[in-house]
Amino acid sequence: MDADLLHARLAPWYAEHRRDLPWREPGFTAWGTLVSEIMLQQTQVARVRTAIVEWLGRWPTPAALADAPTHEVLRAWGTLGYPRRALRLQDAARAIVERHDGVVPSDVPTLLALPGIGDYTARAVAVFHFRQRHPVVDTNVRRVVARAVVGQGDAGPAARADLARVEALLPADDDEAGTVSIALMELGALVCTARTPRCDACPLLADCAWVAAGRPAYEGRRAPRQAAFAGSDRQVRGTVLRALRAVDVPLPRAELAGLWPDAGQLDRAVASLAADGLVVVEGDAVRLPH
DNA sequence: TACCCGTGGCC
DNA sequence: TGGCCAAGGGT
Repeated sequence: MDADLLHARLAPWYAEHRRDLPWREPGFTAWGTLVSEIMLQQTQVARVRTAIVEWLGRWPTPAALADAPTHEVLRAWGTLGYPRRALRLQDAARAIVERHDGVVPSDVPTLLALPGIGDYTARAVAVFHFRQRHPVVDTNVRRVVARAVVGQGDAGPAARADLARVEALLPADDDEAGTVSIALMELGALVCTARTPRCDACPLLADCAWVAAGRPAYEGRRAPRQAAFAGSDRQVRGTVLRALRAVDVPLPRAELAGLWPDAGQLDRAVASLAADGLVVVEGDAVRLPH
């Protein structure tokens, strides 16, 4: 697939079908883009689109979040999931204040050095806000490229080689490259979906290697399946944190004991939460960090 | 590399 | 209905 052909196919489609999302509004700040991308890590757009507005209304700058009490940050994160992201987001805010005078950095290596920001998020900020030319590779992009370009029904496990593969598909122009990236993501989210792709509505239908091959089933290596949630340590951690968010006082362990039948597993969960900095053990009680 | 980390919605 | 999936990152 030629980079210019890809842009020619995707740009008009994206212009017509792009969703109106808060982080796509004119004037959305670099900080807002960074916060939204972290919230979007493994969390659906529908849940982030309301949460991001409330969050930025409360903490509109890195300095504001850096100064916030951590227990309030965790409460505001609420049920978005993976609460370590909230901790790292505040750590990133503090790093931005301390290392960069409160200004969100624009270059990828500096963004990558911030806590909680990896290959995807660093480039998303650099491309979507600062309009630089980098490959932005998320699960949508990997799936669309696997189908349209490689001709496979699905992408295998993520690999660092994906970055170079996608980079080769970007037009030379910074702005056009950014459009290709956001359009690939939008196409993967709306049309080239994981379960039931709507190929009849796809702007790449005529050029798609997977369709040309007759849409063969994927036989390659798959990403490892996620462990069952029911009964897992993750469920216990979530249960404990939910209880702590609901009150503004430390909870005695005796009270936590009512939350989970397996006392040993509960203790391990509290210990792992403490190791992550998500809770503080104070004598016989557990609380959110100050 | 494989595994850990929450929560909700989908068919 | 239970497994799959969702704008990943850290270790």
